[in-house]
Amino acid sequence: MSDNLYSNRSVARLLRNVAGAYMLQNENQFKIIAYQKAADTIEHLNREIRDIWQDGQLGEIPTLGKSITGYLDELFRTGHVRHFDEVMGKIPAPVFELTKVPTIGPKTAFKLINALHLKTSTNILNDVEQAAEKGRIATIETFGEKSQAEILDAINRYQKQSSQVERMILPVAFGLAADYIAYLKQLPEVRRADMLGSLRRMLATIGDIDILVQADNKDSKTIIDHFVKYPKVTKVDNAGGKKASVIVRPGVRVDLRIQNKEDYGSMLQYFTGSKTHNIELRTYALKKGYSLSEYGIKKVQSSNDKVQNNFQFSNEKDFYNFLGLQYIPPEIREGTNEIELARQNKLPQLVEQSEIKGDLHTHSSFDLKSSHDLGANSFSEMMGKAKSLDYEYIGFSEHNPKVSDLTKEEIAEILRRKQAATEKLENKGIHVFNGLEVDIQPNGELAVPEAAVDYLDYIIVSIHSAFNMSRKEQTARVMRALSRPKVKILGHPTGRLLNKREGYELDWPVIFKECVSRNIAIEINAWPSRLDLPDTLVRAGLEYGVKYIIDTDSHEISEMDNMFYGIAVARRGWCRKSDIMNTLAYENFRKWVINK
DNA sequence: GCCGTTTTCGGCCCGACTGTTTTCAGTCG
Repeated sequence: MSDNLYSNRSVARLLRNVAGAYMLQNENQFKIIAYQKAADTIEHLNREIRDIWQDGQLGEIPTLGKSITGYLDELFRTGHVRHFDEVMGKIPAPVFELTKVPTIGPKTAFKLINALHLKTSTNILNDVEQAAEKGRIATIETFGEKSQAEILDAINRYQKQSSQVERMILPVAFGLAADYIAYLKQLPEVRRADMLGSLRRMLATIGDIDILVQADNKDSKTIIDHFVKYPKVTKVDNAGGKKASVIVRPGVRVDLRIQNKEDYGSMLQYFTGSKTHNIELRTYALKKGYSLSEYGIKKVQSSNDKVQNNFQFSNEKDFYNFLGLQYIPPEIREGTNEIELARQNKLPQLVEQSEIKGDLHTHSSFDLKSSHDLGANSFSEMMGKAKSLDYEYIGFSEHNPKVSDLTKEEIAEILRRKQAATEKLENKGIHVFNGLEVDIQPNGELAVPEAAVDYLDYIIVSIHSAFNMSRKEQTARVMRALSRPKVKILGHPTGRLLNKREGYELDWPVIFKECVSRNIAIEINAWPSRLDLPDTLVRAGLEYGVKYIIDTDSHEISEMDNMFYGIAVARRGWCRKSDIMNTLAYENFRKWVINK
């Protein structure tokens, strides 16, 4: 997460501060909303806003009109926006610091700062915290004991959180939510339960967990009572008649909503989001004369906002169809162009896990004296697992032998032995490919001598060192590696580690074109903390005709189940079956791997 | 301040929950 002045997050924050300042000056509320919308858009962009500005494409972003575009131009050119400085200058600066705390908005912050005389505070969180501890907040008009306690709690949570700042990686959040849902389903009153929000859309990282339960209205209280008694709950934040919110170990917020069968589809659609998708969907619906909410669709009567005829939807498919749209899978509800394509009946049929026929990036325990870690299981154990997954083939791709410790002849000999060992494995109910994951050295050479390449069916090339080279150097490095014989897969292409390391930079159009012309597949690596190539780049590559292969990078047989998360990335990247090499049946797949 | 397949003017998504209220404001999603 870059926190520099021009990051999407920082720019979004700046616009939100302007909106807050306007709010306190009683500006036109729609002007305020316009700034908030612009902030939302920028926060959810797939590219850096500054890059878009550099390419002269700011004007193409919806919700950024003439004014805001002009201000951002000034920001990127000079580092300041005089108009923003003026607007925000009328408000005490600590207000903007305090509104970083969730549940404290501009008005609450402003009231607190005025009443406590903290307009010039340089450590506002501390000062407000102390005031709360002394009971001074409860005495302020419109505040009370409860809001005082809530403010104190919110500040504490924020401070704890901002020292961690991490979002959960998808598999962690998914597992946590699945466990919670299993617990909820112990109650017979729970007819059905679904994950919502970014989790249902399968984003690589997740903030909060949202769950929707289907039940009769009369059972809501029973379910909420059960929900808040989940053993991992450390705090109940609120529990109303239809929704509740708790914190579970280790500090994750889980929100529950309950809906009856008749409106379940509407609610599911609404809270799956994304927010951008929903805003665009509502705009689209309004043009057709309909108003959307989590309780269904209403016909808007003429222009005076009189509504009637509430249409209810028990499932999402009917909801979308009612609006004249194809059903839109959750993974692509990101407000790009899915609504327009759904209207034209042109959405792609996204790849599904059942269509996967093999896994080509797996690490067995065969000892190659390798540079990195070995796998934990034997060839036959991994073949057994592959068969249980209904695969037709599996590829073993251990790390290359350690170059610094071995002679070229020794390396060739090790690979010759591995080839001999894997050849014996054919006709055991599953086809085997004999591969290797080879380091791309900083100069672009492969860490395996040419004489040894003959013993391999295919090579995955990956970067495991020197992550900080410039984009130009890194691109040249990868291009060189792609030109080598038997290279069929570019492994975990950005090298990112979620929450730990940003990926290195490559000139993607150049890499995409090269892979297409060389018939090399780009990997979608399903390793939980990689999920690499990222979904937005996956979609970008499709424009160039890139073919992908979804691999698990497993070092242990249970990890082969992570294919599920690789599929999620591919679907978020709009991949069809035909875009994914390892959906090919064995004969065709073999032709692609072996015949370079 | 943004936006346009009824519009370049006149609209702009909608509802739940909480706390401090005696009918509502603030925040969130």
